[in-house]
Amino acid sequence: MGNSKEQTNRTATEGGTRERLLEAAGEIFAEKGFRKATVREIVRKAGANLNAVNYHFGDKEGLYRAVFEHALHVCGHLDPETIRKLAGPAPEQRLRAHVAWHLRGLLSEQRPPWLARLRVREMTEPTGVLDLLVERHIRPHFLTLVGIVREIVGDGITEDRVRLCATSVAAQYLHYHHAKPVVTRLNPELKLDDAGIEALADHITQFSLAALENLLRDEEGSA
Amino acid sequence: MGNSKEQTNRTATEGGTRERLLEAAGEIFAEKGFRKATVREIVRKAGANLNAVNYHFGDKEGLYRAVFEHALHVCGHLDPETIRKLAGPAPEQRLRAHVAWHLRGLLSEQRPPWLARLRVREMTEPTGVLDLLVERHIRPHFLTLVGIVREIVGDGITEDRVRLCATSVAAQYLHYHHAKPVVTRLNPELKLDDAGIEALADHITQFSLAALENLLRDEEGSA
DNA sequence: TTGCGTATTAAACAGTTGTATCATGGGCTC
DNA sequence: GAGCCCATGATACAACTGTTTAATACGCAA
Repeated sequence: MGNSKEQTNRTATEGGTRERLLEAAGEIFAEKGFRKATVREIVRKAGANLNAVNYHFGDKEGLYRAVFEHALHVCGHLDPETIRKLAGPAPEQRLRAHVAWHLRGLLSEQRPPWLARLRVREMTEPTGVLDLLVERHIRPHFLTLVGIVREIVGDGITEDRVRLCATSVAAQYLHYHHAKPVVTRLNPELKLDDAGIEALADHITQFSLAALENLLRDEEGSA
Repeated sequence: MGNSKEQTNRTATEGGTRERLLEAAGEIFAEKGFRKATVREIVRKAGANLNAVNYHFGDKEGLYRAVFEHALHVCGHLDPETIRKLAGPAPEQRLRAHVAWHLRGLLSEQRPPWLARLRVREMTEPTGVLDLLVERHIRPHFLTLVGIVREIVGDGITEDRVRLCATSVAAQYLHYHHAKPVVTRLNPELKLDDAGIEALADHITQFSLAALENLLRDEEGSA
């Protein structure tokens, strides 16, 4: 191994290897999950020694937790374009922006942020970080969605029902990541490149909008 | 390598270790997935020897494959009530029957059939059995759903779009299993007992119906 | 220089995994 | 009974896991 990376520990806590470990671990954890990912593979990818994980993070779980905190600071925020759209007046456009942003984070291959994939990994296989993740990220995003849904359906529906509707919306874009191997088999025409992702966001938005608007009518009709 | 697979036990000793292994492995595989489940835990639950897995199924993966084939014969079929409703004339009722059947299989705790849970496990973590599973089970169910959706939306929508709509419907009930820990945190009022499952099926059906009917209107309007 | 603290390396450790090996038992035909 | 086949049992084994320990290189102050 050609080493010769260093030198210069600019700070006592942030060396080169520590950062590289976080990056490498993020990718591998996102791809394989906590259990399947091995420390040896992570340190190999990071070009570090086997002991580096235990030295810098105590143990494997400490690294896992640190990866989340690191990722939340680096790429957990919305892009300016999405922020602008989410702040707009039309709830339809806000719904589209919300759906598209999540879908991109889950399916876009080119970008580095494995945070989204780590997040859904934690959803299906909780490891203890889930509580922190729910409170600091998932719930805020969910409440944003709930607000959008509420604005679309109006005041004639209970809060519980609005949350169920928001869950139905989120379920759709999450599904394309959760069950990706099956979805691509059942929908062979699907192309999940950038254009395909936007088209999918269109579908999910239209489908959900249609549901929410019609639900409103039903409520008005039956009220 | 003695390939003593399926043809051996023809006698009434069918209730032997082979059967018990399939049952125990089904539960454990469904709960923990292929990788996390250990052979030792399976044989302990089955009351069999450690070697039993290798003897009867060659290796762990052979057991896994056999569990699927076994489960498909035992509990892969619809119950009579669901069959009756699915054969009915009203597509709304058929949609409700489809959604409720899948939801029950995924969330009902009392029943034995871990087939549904095994199925979604394979969706999120394919292990090679997925192809067989898709062709023999998932796709048929999906095509049933596609048929129902087509009947609701009419002929003014492309087949690709109909499949996307069916995917949106399926995504909803699958989500309650995939992301169960998160869903229950975000919707604390949810009770996933039998009554709660039926209520959930009502919501998903109404949401999807509203979407499909409104989509039809949009198609007519823009046509 | 010497000493000290920190980061990296290499090797070893203890635990668990799936699988293979060898021996045992039990029913069957001869 | 003897011989044989099939199912089971107890144990061994090699590979892999996360973690620990001991040794080394480097920077810097006294």
